[in-house]
Amino acid sequence: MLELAILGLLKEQELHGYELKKRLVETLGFVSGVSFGSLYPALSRLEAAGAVKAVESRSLSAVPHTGSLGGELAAFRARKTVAPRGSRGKKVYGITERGERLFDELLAAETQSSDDDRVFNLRLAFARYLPPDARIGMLERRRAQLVERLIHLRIRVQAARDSYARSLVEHDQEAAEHDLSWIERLLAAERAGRHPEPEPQLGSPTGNVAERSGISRHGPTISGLRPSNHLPSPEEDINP
Amino acid sequence: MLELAILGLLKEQELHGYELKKRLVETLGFVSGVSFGSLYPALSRLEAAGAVKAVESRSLSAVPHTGSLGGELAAFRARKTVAPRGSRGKKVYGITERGERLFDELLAAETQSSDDDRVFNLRLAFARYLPPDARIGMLERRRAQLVERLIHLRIRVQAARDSYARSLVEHDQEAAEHDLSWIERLLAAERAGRHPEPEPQLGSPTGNVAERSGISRHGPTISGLRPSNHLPSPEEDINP
DNA sequence: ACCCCGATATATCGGTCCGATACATCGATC
DNA sequence: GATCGATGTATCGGACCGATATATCGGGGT
Repeated sequence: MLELAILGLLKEQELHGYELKKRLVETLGFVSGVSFGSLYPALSRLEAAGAVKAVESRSLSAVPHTGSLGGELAAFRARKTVAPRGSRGKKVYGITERGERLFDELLAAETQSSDDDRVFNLRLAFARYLPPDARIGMLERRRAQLVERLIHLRIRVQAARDSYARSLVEHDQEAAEHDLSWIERLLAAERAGRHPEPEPQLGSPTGNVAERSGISRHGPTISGLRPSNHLPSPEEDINP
Repeated sequence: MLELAILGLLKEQELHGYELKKRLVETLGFVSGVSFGSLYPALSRLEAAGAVKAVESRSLSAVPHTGSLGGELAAFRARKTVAPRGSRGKKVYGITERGERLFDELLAAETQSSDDDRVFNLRLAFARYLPPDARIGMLERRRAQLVERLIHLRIRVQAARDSYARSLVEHDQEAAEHDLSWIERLLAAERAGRHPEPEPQLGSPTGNVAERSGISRHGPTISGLRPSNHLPSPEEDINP
């Protein structure tokens, strides 16, 4: 799970551990940050597997996070301590060809894990790397998952003893219904061929888009499995 | 986390492992079930700490001799494997006085953990065991947490690259706003003294209550920290 | 000049939880 | 009467987390 996230970030640009952690929080959904106790071991695993490789680098100058490289020229400055620990200079990691393949593999895998929500969010964040049919498959799997959850919640609501438990289950139901209608909107958009290209859209150089990505409020379809499709309204502009 | 859930369930009735797992899914929120690989070790930990104690039981008929063995009669039947494993009879666990104290301690603790959502849901499910002021404290802590999450999401929406990431962040925002308004409804109810008693309400013997526990839809308040209270509208029926 | 502090940065340790697996009994169904 | 699925207890390796140790850097205060 962490591997997928790391590889996805390194796909776009070379990064060192500390920065990686920040991106995991900022650009991917990882609430409450990822622990170093899982990040560094994950990097070690990936390095051992040949999916990423490290390039010694210097802290100052270099890489103001444009695209591409920036590792080489920094290496000649860093001699300081011999080798093992500490020394100086951050370890900047880059993805390898092997890593790219591993990424595709992990992204396309149909896992049925415990924290499915996290994994789905992560996969969706990288959906641009998937072929359209795989995207639809992923969304349909998620949809089935949510339908199953709603069925489960229907049972749970029966067993709710006090009003706290009742309120909790009801809120979970509403959340699941909201999730479901969102997924169905995404599915409808996907099937209509309305999906973005990997690269930012041509026409606006900055590419900042503030419209609420095409779809608006809903009406939760609670009944079993009725694919509700809504027409998206063309976007309104929000950005000042 | 699991300890709290286990103790909370054992507080109401003695249970064995397998049944405990089912209850964790059915009555508490644990989606995708708890693994035995965490349940049994957790029970062992609790037993070692003296928080629960096991009573050997027989599935059919009754216990011949309460404590101790039961391995004897099984041993002559099942020469097969040597000894230690298997035997017969489920281990039924009950909570001890020490366990009750541990439960109160875990329930009242103000942890700031990774999976806060899970923990909060769990605590809310046991809120009836908390004194009113502790309940309000718990809800306020949760509220602050969600406000912080919304601020974070405000930043994340800026960094959203493609329309998938954008849709994801927007959906997370809506979910967080929905959560927040729910918490605020709970807080308002709590402060108004409108909270349930541990025992089911007198008046209806079966105690089934179909009303949606008093509060309904919302209007998400996005602005920083404005305590919004809304009047509930009576609700629609969903069950066919 | 000095020092201390917070941010940056890498790494490890113990513990919790998960997924897979193994083993064993029981009640049905065929 | 044999197989199959549900019930039931248990362990192992691996992933992740929280706390902690260590070190460097830039800046602010005195």
